[in-house]
Amino acid sequence: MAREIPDATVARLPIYRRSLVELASTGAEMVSSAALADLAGVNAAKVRKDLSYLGTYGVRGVGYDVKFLLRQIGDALGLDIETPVVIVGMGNLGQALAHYGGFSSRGFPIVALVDASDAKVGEVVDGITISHIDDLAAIVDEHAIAVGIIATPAEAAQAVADALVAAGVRSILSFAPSVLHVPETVPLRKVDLATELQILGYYQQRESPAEGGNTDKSA
Amino acid sequence: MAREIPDATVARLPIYRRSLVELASTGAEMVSSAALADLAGVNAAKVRKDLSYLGTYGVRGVGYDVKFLLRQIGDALGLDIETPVVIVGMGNLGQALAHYGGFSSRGFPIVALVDASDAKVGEVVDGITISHIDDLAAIVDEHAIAVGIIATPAEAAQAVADALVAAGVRSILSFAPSVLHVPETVPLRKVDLATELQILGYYQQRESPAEGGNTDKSA
DNA sequence: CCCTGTGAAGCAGTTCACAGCG
DNA sequence: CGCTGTGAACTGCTTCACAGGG
Repeated sequence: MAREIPDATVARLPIYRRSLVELASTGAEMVSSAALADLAGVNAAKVRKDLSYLGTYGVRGVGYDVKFLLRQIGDALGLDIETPVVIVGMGNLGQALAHYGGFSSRGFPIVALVDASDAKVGEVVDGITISHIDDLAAIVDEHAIAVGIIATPAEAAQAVADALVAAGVRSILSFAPSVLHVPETVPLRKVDLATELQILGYYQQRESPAEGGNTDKSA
Repeated sequence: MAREIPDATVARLPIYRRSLVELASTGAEMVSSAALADLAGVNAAKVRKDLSYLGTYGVRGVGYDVKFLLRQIGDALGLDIETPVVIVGMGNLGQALAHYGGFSSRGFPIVALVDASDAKVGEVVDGITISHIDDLAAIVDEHAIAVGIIATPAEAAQAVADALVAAGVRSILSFAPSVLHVPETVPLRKVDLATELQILGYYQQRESPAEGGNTDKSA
């Protein structure tokens, strides 16, 4: 199944995908690397190099078939099948994430919500009843959940990560401002909101000449 | 004022800072690169190299003074002064961000909330009354707002970014799933939640042998 | 003649390994 | 003797530039 794709390229595939979805909705059938680069906010050479890791799908002198390319990227990202998600931590952020439609619409339906507080268990958010964290293993099993989102305070995050791994979740997205240790086999990504602002602070302060670092690479 | 710090290092400074705050609260006075590396989840050589960009602050044979280092990192990130923030877009995500305490506590108080919908204007969230986006320039001016957070749908994001720049905001953090164009002088960082999940999808699907890419670099 | 695909050059970031100072 | 600071090697990503196919 295809070859090894560099991390930096993988991180850009979702952006190409988004651009292609947009293009497809305008009725475009073919797209050149230059046009796609423009939409995705990168340069054309990068687009060609990135796409070349997927395979030789372009047509010289013409460009890429939009629909075909969409399918190829979707396959590479494993979007051909739905990936059920559980959110752990139903504070402000967890609730917002539960309401956020962007996940389900992109193949990551939220099928369970979990919290450690008895006060929250039983409450219904966006049509889903909040369960207790102690039942995590059963819930993950029942819904065949593959991804866990951690939206707890920093102190609880490691224990939650351990519980998610033990329950059989295959990858984790954490919003907790802390370093997490998970087995090598479990892909982990972190988003720390306060950190993002602090990074901006650096560039702002020195009347920055360019984009603030590398969100490009990770989103 | 100090020399040029590489992007990758800047992105890690907030993590070192977090680790140092933790250490300080335990009463530790000195810390070695190895110990700090452990807390921050990186290796010791990286810590030393990173800190060397700030200056020669370590003591050979001993380590780094925790409090002093904290101050140096804070200075580099411009955290010596408070940086007022406005959130644009009061949907689920915007509301959650408004409630999230992690910003204010780290020097980025949220001083204004803005939305385009008349239905939302006037509503009070977390003690702040939502204003209309048309008043953005006046609000930014009045509160000396330096950072704008975009939490609108993708379609509105570019217009909002333009308005923020025009209003005099100095840097932008966007949660909208779209490519934004801003002047080179305005640092911009992007966080796209759905993109993060899609990246995980790739690694998960191939029984990944390591962390899913580079959130490390950006958070 | 246009646009892809890709070797090769260039650059940035990481890691190594050790000299040097306390 | 321990731990920092840093040249130097290395690795991986980006950009260039052009050969080659439609």
